[in-house]
Amino acid sequence: MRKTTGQVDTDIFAAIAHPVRRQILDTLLQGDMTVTALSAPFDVSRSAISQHLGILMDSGLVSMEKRGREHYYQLRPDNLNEIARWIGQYEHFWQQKLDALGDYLDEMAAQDEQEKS
Amino acid sequence: MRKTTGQVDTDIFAAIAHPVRRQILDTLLQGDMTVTALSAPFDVSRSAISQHLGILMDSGLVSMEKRGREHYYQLRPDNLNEIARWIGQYEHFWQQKLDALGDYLDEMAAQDEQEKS
DNA sequence: AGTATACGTGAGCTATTGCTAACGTGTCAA
DNA sequence: TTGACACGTTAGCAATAGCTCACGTATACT
Repeated sequence: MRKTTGQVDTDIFAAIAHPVRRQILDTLLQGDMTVTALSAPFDVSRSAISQHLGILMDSGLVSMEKRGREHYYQLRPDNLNEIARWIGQYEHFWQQKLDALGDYLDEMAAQDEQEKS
Repeated sequence: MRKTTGQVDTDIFAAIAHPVRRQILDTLLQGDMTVTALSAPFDVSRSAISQHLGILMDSGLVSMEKRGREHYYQLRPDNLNEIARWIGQYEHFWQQKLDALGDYLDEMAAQDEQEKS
């Protein structure tokens, strides 16, 4: 069942796990696009792309707007913040490691200095 | 087959797609840990955790060091930069949207000002 | 009206994923 | 040495993912 509320009901990490879905998102960076236009670069059927778009809709990463008989898909990247925040933890961790390395190197330099005297 | 070189041979996006694997990484933020210690909070078998750790190894997100009969797994988060860079595109896109909105609002304000005179 | 286009959806199939259970190997302890 | 422990690996199974094909529906064109 597809969502009727504004709520996201599929895991956003799983949504970006598939390379085709990531490439769809990358393409949408250039602007809104229809399904057939999006399907063109891929060697899978338009139906498959449509299903991928359904998953991206469920995860809230894209939205759709009907314009005549064409469905224009639009990037809605604010939900990627969840991933950015998750990764942020690790950048913090990485920074701590660098700081520790820096302290270590400083300490070694201080020891070298002391040995010289 | 598992890697023998330092090369990453599995998709890092797929590696972090599974909630259990993300929780393993989150746990490793607190420091190196053995397999049984990592398995404790989960309701799946130690074997399953071991297989998840294998995938995380393949993606280069963790490394392992044998200490006696215990295998200590260690966080190796530098590969997450690939994802951070990918997301960075969208933050840029989002910023552009905000700038455009700002310009639009400025324009509307200018029109208001003109109408008053 | 009839036809073509743009699209979603469902059935059905295959490949992959995630898991448990059972085993084998190396390490510590008595 | 014998047993317990920590772990990896494999087979085998169920569940899911991803795909194509066929269909139905809504819009546009003539």
